[in-house]
Amino acid sequence: MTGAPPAAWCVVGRGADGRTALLELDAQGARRGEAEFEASQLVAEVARREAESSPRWVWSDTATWYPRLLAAGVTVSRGHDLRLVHVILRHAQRVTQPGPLRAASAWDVAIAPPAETPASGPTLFDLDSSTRPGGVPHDLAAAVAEFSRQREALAGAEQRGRLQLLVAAESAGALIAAELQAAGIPWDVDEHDRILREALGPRPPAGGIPARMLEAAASVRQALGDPQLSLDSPPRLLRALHRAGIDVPSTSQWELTRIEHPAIEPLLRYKKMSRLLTANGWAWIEEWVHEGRYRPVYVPGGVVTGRWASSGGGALQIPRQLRPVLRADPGWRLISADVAQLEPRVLAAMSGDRAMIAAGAGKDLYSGIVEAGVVATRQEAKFGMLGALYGGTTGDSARIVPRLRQRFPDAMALVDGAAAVGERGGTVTTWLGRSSPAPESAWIQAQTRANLPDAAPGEQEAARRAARDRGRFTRNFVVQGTAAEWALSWMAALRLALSRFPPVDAAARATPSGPVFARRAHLAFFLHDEVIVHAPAGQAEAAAAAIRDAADAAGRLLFPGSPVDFPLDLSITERSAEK
DNA sequence: AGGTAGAGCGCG
DNA sequence: AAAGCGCGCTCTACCT
Repeated sequence: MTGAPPAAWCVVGRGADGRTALLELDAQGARRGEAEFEASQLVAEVARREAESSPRWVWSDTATWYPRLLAAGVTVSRGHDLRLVHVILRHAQRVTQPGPLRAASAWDVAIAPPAETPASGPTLFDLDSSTRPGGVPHDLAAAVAEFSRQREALAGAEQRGRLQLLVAAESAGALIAAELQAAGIPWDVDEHDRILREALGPRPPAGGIPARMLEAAASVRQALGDPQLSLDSPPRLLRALHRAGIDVPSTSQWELTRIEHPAIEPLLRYKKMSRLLTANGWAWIEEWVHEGRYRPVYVPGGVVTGRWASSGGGALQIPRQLRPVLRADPGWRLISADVAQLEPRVLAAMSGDRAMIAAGAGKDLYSGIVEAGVVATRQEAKFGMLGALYGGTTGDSARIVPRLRQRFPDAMALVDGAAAVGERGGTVTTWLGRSSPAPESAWIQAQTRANLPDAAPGEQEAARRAARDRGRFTRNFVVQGTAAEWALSWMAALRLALSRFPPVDAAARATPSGPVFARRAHLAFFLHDEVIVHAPAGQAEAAAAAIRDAADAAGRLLFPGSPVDFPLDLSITERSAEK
């Protein structure tokens, strides 16, 4: 073995006869070693190689392979998720020599299937169950072949360095998502129950309606003079409102709040309570919180822009009202951090717009826009910026965006250009290289038909509207997608830093989380531009510093030499605070 | 009975 | 106040 370079890559897959196989490659992709073993030996084989050389683990699908390792207490430092990378490379415009990669194949899975819970289902690599419905191939041979195609596609890509960063960040995200699920969010069920009782009244018998909701519903029915009315049916509710002389186009909150009528206050109260009960009530607790942890399923790459989605329990929609329910274990702390105005800052960095960079230098970008004399109030700056990023055409946006265009010409040219490309059916690409999907054939046909001489006015108008809709999507895609890349890079750097924190001794372990994450500071929550780290109290300050350092590192990694900074709002608490 | 579309509302 | 982007979830209405 002397002199031989260590394995740089280790591809894992299913072998023959239900066994598991792996193939070690060196940095040039040359084969260095192979092994095949019983599936039950996977954990030991991975742990040994990870300790020896920390290769980059290449596998079909992180959500299929990694939870089993985590459940056994094994983490890996680096990965390459063939499924996620395939999606990126197959659509990337910067991949100019795709070879066979762009042809339809078993790897072309449009939507990430939901992950299995490690605890559920049969044992380790029961072969049938390890193939997730609609999933990708898990055989070693298929993985090796796909990995080879991906390496070739990457080697010939434009802006290859950036695309490689994206591939690494996406794969790190897949590891993080599995680790977040394994760790779970420390969840104070008693506090949750207290908040529910305070808002709704005592818990009713199974399936019953809480007292405060019954009371509000009765007030609404009385005020509308309709004793049988069901408040849960928007069509019926709307008809009842109309009968009572309340002229609203829908039953949505913001329409109702403008109305003066005795039915409105209890109705809004009812809607609020109904939402809390059905989305995050006692049934939710029983389904999703076990042993003091909420373990959501994160879906990396679940959004076309590269943002994560979630599946099960609505992890990314936990109402602010329930934030106090996130509570650190005894002797531990929650370190919460979110980026101030991530998307505008990303836009400033991408475009190199000097005026916008200057406005954001320091702390609050929106205040900076006010101080630069562009608008009068912070609120105007915020709505104007959202209009610029989303393509707002009405109200304050229509008034303010032209001023932003004048003062921040480079930034606005970037998003306006992305919108123009989208409107004519083109593809846009994020900073690191994720490309937007091509328009659907129905969209293209509608545009084509609208251009024919005999097109009906209605067809033309519909086509123009569809074009503008797509323009708003591509306008936002470049910014939202690049912000997602920044956030992945942030988390990847943070994860690496936290993995070097010293484990705490057995007595100080957080309980009752799993065997790996009970021992040291770990990521506990992620929401687009926000992370929460769960750490022993004595390491909380160090964790906070790691979060800040990781944000700086992400900025330097994506935008080397750019003066744009990414300031954080950060707090160290025992209980997460409602904002 | 079972699948889907839309309304409505939570998050960024 | 939303608006203009991206989601997931629950409920009802409506379809096959």
